[in-house]
Amino acid sequence: MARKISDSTVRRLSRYLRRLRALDRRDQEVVSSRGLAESTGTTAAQVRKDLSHFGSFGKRGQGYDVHDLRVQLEEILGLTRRWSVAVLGVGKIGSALLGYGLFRQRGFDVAAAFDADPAKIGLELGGIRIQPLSELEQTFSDRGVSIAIIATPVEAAQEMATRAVRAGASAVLNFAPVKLDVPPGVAMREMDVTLELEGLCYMVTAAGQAADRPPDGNE
Amino acid sequence: MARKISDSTVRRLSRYLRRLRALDRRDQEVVSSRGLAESTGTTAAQVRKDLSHFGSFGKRGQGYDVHDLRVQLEEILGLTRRWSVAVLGVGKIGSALLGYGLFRQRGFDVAAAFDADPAKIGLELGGIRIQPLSELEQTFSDRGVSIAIIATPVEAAQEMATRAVRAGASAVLNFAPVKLDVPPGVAMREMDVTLELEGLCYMVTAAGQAADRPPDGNE
DNA sequence: ATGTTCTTGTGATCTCCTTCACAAGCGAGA
DNA sequence: TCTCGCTTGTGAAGGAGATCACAAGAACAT
Repeated sequence: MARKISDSTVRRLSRYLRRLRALDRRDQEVVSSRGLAESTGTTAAQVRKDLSHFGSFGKRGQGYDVHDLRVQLEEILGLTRRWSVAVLGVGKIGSALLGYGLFRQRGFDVAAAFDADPAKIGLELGGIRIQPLSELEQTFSDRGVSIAIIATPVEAAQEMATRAVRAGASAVLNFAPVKLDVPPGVAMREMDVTLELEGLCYMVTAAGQAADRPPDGNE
Repeated sequence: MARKISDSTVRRLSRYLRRLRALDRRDQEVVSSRGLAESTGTTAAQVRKDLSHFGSFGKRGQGYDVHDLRVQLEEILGLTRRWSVAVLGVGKIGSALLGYGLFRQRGFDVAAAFDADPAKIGLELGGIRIQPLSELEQTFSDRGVSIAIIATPVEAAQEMATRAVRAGASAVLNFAPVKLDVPPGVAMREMDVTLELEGLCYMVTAAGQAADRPPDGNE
């Protein structure tokens, strides 16, 4: 059906879904492309174009059935199955993730957590027992882990990612501030707070400099 | 100098900087556009094009002076000053951020933390005393907070953002899974783990479905 | 000096995403 | 049944960012 869907489209689909879930919970029955657009920060045409890649889900003159579209999007994004997630590295970020209850609710099962520090092994966080790295391969295969979350220090990140993939993970979410290499076919996303903060700094700084220019700014 | 720099360019600049800092620490003196590209996941031409928006920093035939380019990028991104950051909402994510030592090192001072829960007021995390929301305005102005990190539940996020901006914040980093409205001129970025995970799910699912098709897949 | 080799900086091109604009379609009301 | 108002789905146009390709320049060896 869909040839090649761009990353930006996928990101927006996720936002639509997030919004639809909220609307569904509130029992709103119908939403227009404009309504969805406004509450997700895009345009009505964009919403319709995004959805059109996958089929036609609305009623002309009416809009979209909230619950129906929600289910469709969950289907499209591959969220009708549950996903087993493992957290690699239980430092500040790792612990926060283990305690984050919203995952389970959204179809993600935190199936395991690993750390290199012997002092942490055996501790329980958010109902998950921290395991030694030596058990990684076995656990990944036993519990069908398909998503690895890298939350180790920079130095260990690449090795952990490689090992996770070899152990069966088909997706990696990287919190370590390095570029990780994964084999083709393995999905990969990065999250880095510092990167986002720096982006904000640029925007603030650039905006300020623009304002400094003479108001009759030539060109 | 620079007219309008795209978000993707700014993101890449940040990645280049991240890499340059690592190289600088290792006392590598020179790096080529290709070297930078490979370690940040882009192409040599892209690196040169990105930098060319701001000036010409390299030596033909040689490459870029690592330390020099690092300083230039820090200048461009607005990182030569220190930035005061406040964390709004000290739950799982908020606490992790407070404990995250790398901020200070990178020019970000976590100047304050706020929470609505009376039980948390007065506690200290990572050397920061948690304050009641009533002190928000005064503290923002006293400490010159310019970046607000929203780490509250969804329901409180918009109100906190609005209040932070009114109190003087010129940038908002939002961890709550909602779209936030801020006045024009205020910088805004969003981080949502669930969104990234869903993106990964789509990629894995879509890749799988592509593989399911007959290998002689027509068109 | 001169030639060789390497890498930058950048106009031109290309590709992909977004925006536009409108026909098609649905429901309600007369 | 026909008309009117509204919103979708989509081909076409437009724009922005990525890629290409090459001249310009820097060092080094001869």
